[in-house]
Amino acid sequence: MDLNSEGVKANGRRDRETGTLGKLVALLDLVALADGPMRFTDILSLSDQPRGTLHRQLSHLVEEGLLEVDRDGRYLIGLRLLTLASRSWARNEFRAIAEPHLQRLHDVTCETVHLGVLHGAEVIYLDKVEGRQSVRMYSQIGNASPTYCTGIGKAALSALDDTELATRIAGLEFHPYTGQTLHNAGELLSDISEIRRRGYAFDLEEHESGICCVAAPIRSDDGHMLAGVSVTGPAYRVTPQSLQAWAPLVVAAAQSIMMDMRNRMGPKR
Amino acid sequence: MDLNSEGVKANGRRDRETGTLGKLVALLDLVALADGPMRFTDILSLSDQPRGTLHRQLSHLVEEGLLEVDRDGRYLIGLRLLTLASRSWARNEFRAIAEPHLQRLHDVTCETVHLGVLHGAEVIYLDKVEGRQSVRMYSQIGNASPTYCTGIGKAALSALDDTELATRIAGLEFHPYTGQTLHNAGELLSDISEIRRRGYAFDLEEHESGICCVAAPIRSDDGHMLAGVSVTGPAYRVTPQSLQAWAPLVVAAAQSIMMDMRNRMGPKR
DNA sequence: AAATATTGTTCCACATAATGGAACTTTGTA
DNA sequence: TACAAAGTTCCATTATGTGGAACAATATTT
Repeated sequence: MDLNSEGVKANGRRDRETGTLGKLVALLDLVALADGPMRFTDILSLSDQPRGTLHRQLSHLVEEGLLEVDRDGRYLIGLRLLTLASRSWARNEFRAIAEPHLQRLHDVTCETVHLGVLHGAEVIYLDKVEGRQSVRMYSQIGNASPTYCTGIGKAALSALDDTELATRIAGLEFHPYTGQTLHNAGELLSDISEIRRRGYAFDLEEHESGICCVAAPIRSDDGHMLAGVSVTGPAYRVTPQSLQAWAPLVVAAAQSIMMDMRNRMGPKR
Repeated sequence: MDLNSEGVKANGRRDRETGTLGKLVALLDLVALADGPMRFTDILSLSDQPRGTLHRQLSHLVEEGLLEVDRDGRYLIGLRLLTLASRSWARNEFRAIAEPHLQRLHDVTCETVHLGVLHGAEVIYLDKVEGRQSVRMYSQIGNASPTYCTGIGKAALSALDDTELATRIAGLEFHPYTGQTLHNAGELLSDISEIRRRGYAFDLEEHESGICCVAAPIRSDDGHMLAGVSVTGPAYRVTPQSLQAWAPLVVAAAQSIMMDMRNRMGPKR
């Protein structure tokens, strides 16, 4: 999970030096990011491939199950990916180690608990434990969100040293998801210095209005992996005071996870 | 989701006519199916590629985020797949339509409810609604299981006509997961004829000992998609009698889902 | 209904990217 | 330290992907 080796530009966009594979994955991304099934021509206008080429590429992706074609001939992301991903998830050691801690945190707070890892300039949600009281929140597992507007993202960033922090947030574009979203690197940096001071981060409707959370950072001993835990709830139920009250619990959970990692992943190497 | 076009052999293994992509996906599969992170040499011995070639293929997969390298230099499935898969899942129309029905079925039975689709000779679990009482069952979403030993699988098969049924189960290998697993095509066919008669399927510890379920088939109007719903629970708590009692509810849920599909997906085409 | 435009599919000479053997570097082990 | 095993790089050869154009199948318009 060590990103930012070379080949990753400041804006997070990668150089595609991977020949055929790069082009095909770009297509997968294109279809995955679309709002719905795409027709051949839609894809044609967005990818800048010639018709013949695109046609063959799509056929290959379909043949491998990475894309599917619906009855109207439109393309959508295939279920094969779900199967591959489920194994990735099930075998993820970090997730497995964290799970009981998340569960415990949920038992105490009775609100949704998330686990996410820092991946370039994004947070990828690895797990969640959710209560029955809530209307099932749109599932977050696997979802990638910007660092600057999520509790886990900001918490994870706060655990970086200044130089790495600078490279990570260089070239970030600050999209205003809500009225509370931070606007620029300056605001982010000052929030982060406060997060460092107190040891935990808040997200007060900065990503999704009506949703707030408190999060704490997790870092592996070697510093290669950065992650975070959070407790999230709807603003009408969760006040800044209750977030404040949960903060020590979240920090404690993060620390227990780090301890467990040291014990179970440390010995190797 | 219409499989068994040409290119799929009886044993379920595909011809790889997809050149470079095929080889790379085969590698992904290889790593995904392994029990844990694999070293270069492990992969080398399983794939029959020359060292240089394999090395570049792996590098490309890593660069695209489909694989990752841990701190010991071992390869494992990358998180990028999780992100792609989460979109696939979130945008899946069938899943979205079924969701409220699964929720309702869970509210009545208080046991775990699953939704799965038939994909070749396997069932892929698309969704689940699970109670808080159970120790969190190993997450099934995205998991692919054989048809012949799962309630949903057998239910879905029962909705096929005889000729298609025959081609689907031709060449199946019957692995005895538990003492109750069906042993051969004959046993499967006779179970299926009973399922057709009564309209729902049982899985009495045939896949995992201690776990049983009752399932009903779902088929799209055009017959292109086959799926199923099930209610699952641990054998110590769920008796054959309770499964029997739930059967009408499961069948009703399956029918409501089909009605909803007709209303919401039908009009097109 | 015929004409036209749009969309989707196939083909093949050509260019590009993958191949695989060998040389080389690094890491682990006796 | 010496040796073996694992991992990485290089480059001439060859397989594979490319993209333009011609073709086929649908929509859309007149």
